[in-house]
Amino acid sequence: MVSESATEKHAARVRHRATAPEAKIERRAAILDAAVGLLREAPLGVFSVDALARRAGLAKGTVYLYFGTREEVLLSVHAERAQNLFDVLERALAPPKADTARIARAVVRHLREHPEFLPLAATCRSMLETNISVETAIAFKCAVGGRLLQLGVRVEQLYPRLERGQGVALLMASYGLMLGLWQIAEPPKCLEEAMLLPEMRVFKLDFDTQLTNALVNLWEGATRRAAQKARQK
Amino acid sequence: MVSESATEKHAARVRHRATAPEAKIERRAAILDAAVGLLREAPLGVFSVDALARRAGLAKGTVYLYFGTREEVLLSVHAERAQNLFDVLERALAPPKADTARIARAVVRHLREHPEFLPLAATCRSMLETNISVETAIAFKCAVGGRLLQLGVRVEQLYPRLERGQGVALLMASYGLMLGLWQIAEPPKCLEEAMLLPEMRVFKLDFDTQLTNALVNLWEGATRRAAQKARQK
DNA sequence: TTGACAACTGACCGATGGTCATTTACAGTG
DNA sequence: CACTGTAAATGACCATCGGTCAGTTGTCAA
Repeated sequence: MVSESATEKHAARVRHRATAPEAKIERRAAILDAAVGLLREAPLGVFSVDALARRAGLAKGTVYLYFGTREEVLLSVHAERAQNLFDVLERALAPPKADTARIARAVVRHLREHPEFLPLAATCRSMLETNISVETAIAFKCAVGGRLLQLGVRVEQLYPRLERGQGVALLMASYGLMLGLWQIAEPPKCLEEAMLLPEMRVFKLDFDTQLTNALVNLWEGATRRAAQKARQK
Repeated sequence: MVSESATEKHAARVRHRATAPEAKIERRAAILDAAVGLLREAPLGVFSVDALARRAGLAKGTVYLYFGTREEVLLSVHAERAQNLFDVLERALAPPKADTARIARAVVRHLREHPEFLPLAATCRSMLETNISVETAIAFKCAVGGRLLQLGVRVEQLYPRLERGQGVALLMASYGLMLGLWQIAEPPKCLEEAMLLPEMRVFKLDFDTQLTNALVNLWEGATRRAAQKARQK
C-alpha cells in the first residue's frame, strides 16, 4: 500500500494510488513524515516543495492535492508536534506533587527528541500571516488555545497559590521563554565552528540547563509573588 | 544631496549620485530608512527588494551596491534596533535602586515605539543561517554578545545577590521571553477580526502587561533562588 | 475485458532574489 | 566652459521556486 526501496536520497516513485480514504490519510501522513525528515537534515530556508515531493516519492503537484500551500505542510507538522508537547506537559502536571524542575526537564527532553519542533515554532507566527488560509490559521490557534486553557487549570490545581488565569499566563510565558531562548542560545549550523572564537563565548551555554533554570526561576517568581499578594489581602 | 518630493507611495528617482564617502553612508542610511518604513506597513513576508528600492527612489540593482543580500538589509535594521534596545536597558540599569518593574516598563515602551523590531528579532536566527555571509553573521553575534556581557555586569552590580554570570543569563532569558511571548500573544494582522471569536479569548491579553509581569516574575525568581543558595552555603 | 473516474504527473506560469553590460552624472583638468 | 575618465546607477535578464492544470494512467466496478 506504500512505496519502497529508497534510492540513495529519496524514495522511488509510488506504485500504488491512494484511492481509499484511509490510503489517502496514509499518504498525507507519509508526506508529513518526509517533511520531518527534510527538516531534520537541512534548515527551513531550503525546504522546497519539490524536494519534499521527491523525498515522498511523488510529483510536486501531488503534494498540492493533500495540502494547500507549502506553509500548510509546515504548519501541520508544527501542530502535531505542539500537541505532542502538550501531551508531555499534561503527563508532567499529573502527579500531586508540584516539582517545577521535573516538569522543566520533561519539556527539555521532549524538545531534544524532536529537533524539528523549535525551528518551526519560531517561524509559526510569520507562517500564519503568510500563505495560510485564515480558516486554517484560526483552526490552529483554537486548537492550541483550547489545550492551553485546559492545562492552565491543571497548573492552578498543582500550584494552589496562583490566582485564576495565572496558570495559562504562566504556560504562555514558559512557551515564549522556550521559543525565544532557543533562538538566541542555539547557534545555527553554519556558525558552529565560529563558536570557538573567544568573542562568542557568551553564547557558549547549554540550552537545556539554561532553559530549565529560567523556567524554574519564572515559576518560582510567579508563585512567590502570588503568595505575597494573597498575604497582603 | 538627497532626493525629494515623494510622489504618492514612493520617492522620486534620485537626482544626485553618492560619490563622496559621507554621501554613500547617507544613501545607505536612506535605504535602511525605507526598509523601516516598509516593515511598518506590511508584514515581513512581502518585503521585496524591488519595493524597497522604489521606496528609496533607486533601482533594484543599486540596493545591491550597498548590501549583499535582502537578508543583510534586514539584519542591518535589526542590529541597529537591537543596539537601541541595549541603550534603553543601559539607562534603565543606571540608577542605584533595583526596580525590576521600572526596567521592564522601559523595555516595553521601547518595543511599542519601534514596532518593526520584534518581527525582525523573531526571524533573526533563520536569517543568520540563510543568505548571510558567515562573516556578517559572526560580526553581528559578536556585537550583540559584547553588549550583553557588559550589561550583564551591570545587572550583577544592581542585584548583588546574583552570582557571577547570572546577570548575562538573566538578560538572555529576558530577551528570549520578550521574543517568544510576542510570537504567541501578538496576533497577526490578518487574524485581528478572528480574535473576536470566543475560542480565541485565551489569546486576548495585553502583550505589554503580560511581558512586564513575566519579566518581573523571572527576575524575582532568579534573585530569590540566588539568595537561597547563598544562605545555604 | 473494458470504460469511467480520479490520483497522479510535470510542463508551464508568475513572482522575486540576484547579476552585469550599459548608461550617464559628475569631478577634475586644461 | 569643454572635455574626459571614473564609477554610481540602471534595468533587462537569469535562475529558482511556489503554485496551476490539461493530460496521463492506475484502479476498480460492471
